[in-house]
Amino acid sequence: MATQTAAQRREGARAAYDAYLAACPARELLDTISDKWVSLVLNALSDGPLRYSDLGRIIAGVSQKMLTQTLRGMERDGLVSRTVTPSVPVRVDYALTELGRDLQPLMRAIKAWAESHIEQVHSAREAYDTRA
Amino acid sequence: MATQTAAQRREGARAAYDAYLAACPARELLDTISDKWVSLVLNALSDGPLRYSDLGRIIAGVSQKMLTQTLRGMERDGLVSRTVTPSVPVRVDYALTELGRDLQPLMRAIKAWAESHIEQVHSAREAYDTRA
DNA sequence: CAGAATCCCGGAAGATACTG
DNA sequence: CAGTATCTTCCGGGATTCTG
Repeated sequence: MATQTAAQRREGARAAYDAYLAACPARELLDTISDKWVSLVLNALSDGPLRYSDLGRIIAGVSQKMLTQTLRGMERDGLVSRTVTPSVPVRVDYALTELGRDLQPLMRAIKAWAESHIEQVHSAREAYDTRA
Repeated sequence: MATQTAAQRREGARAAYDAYLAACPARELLDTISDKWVSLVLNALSDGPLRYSDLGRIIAGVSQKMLTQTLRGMERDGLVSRTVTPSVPVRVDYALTELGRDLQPLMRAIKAWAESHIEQVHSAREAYDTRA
């Protein structure tokens, strides 16, 4: 009998690949910026700092949980800064860091590509869906 | 009593926002290229056409289901072409379309940004994790 | 060889309620 | 005001099995 089943071999390959991918910078970046809330926060803060509640209002559909979770993650990655003003009631401001601002040209490039090619994608989809 | 609860209002806002986002080209693009398997297929095909089984071997950890599903989606979006050669057994080749090749410079830009800034992200994380 | 169909599980995200 | 804590639901993705 085989020392390994096909499933076992694939499992091992998958584990190795996952490890490889986790260490891939491009993957890390894509995982970050493709997050719906991350990109929205990035955009909301592009005009200047905002308070927690302002962000919640501007990004209309977000739940408190996701907003907090998103901001924590972005703070951890060094994309935003969090400033607490210990007044009563408390006031917390969020702002883009230099790294966060560095990211903006790339986001604009992505947006530009999307806008200039979206028509091709849409017509390709239509062709695909109507054929057959 | 209020005509709407807070939850109902948020629900409406979320629905409207989702609709808005679904129509956002940048979001569509990000949702596409941030897919793990999409980016791997894009990369695998950059050197030329490959057969289904070759893709499965090169992208070591992928399951048949995900490979097929990914390729179908990319074909629908006009990123790859699918060519069936009705021999026995069947042979199917996948290749990048012009649109798919157009995407490569952007992918390289993302990769470049990631590689030149990943250190900052990692040290930011370390600082965040080690501080209290 | 290149898929299609089916079952199933873990984890992500929302709703709700509570707090310093 | 700015969160935290908990519960629950939903579905993306893997394993498995079958076929033209």
